[in-house]
Amino acid sequence: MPELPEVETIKRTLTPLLMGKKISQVNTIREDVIKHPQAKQFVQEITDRNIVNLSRRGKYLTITFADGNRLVVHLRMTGRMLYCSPLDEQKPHTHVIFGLSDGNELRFSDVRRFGCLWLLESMEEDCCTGMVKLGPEPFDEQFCPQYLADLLAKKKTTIKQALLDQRVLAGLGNIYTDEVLFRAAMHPQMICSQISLLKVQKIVIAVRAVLTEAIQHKGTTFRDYLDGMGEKGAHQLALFVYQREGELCRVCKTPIQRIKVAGRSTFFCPNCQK
DNA sequence: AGATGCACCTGTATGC
DNA sequence: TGCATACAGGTGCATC
Repeated sequence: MPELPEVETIKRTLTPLLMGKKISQVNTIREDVIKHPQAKQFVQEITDRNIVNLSRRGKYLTITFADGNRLVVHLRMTGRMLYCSPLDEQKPHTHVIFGLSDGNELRFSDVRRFGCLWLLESMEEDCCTGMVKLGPEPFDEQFCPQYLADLLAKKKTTIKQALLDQRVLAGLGNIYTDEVLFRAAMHPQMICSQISLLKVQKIVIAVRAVLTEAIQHKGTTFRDYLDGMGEKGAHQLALFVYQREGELCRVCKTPIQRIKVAGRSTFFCPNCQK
């Protein structure tokens, strides 16, 4: 579920609610979602720490404490980070509850349990989260046509696969990759090394445009995604291709097709995307 | 090094 | 209705 716009929205909704608050206690209902360190030490290191910052890198959410330690969260497909009252019903699949100094709670839940948490101590090198392997952020200057063109020139995979690769670019998942390729008017099975510089420029522009709009709409709620306050996103109403098989292209009225690319469902307009 | 397939989980939709 | 199967927004690992 959560790709860059969703994680960004969670960060934005949680930031005013968590900044300056202290974690007063941690209840690990399911310890196996904690990947590092061991659950007991995880709880010990977080309890009584003050939250000083929230940030996002790709699809990772990081909560930084005053002592420099960082809680890193990846929500994978169905994970949620919800700010709740202790009186709120504890939904099934709630795995970790962080008690806050304001009397409320931050709850990590995840139906499929692919999502996970790490705690990195202030001086500890990040060798376990996978964040170090991420490519540039889409809105960084580093993500420019020349960077992408050089990288794609060496690849023989499809463009869809390349854009899904977090080492190429951080933050795109299956929904936004399809939306980006529609906006760039490119067929998802186009081979990377055959893409012109002009087309690469279109991709860079499309990535930023699609993500900007999706963030403005507070993400896409197709099924499970909710922001930090439990609210759905609205971008599902603005999608051009994703999940629209058989429906008419918003631009040319051709029926949207669905194919498999790199093992993933892929939606595109056969007329607009050549 | 890079590509491919599968594993990790549970819920839901579909078809027989 | 009941059951089997396919599929779902993501990543990491073994294998070639």
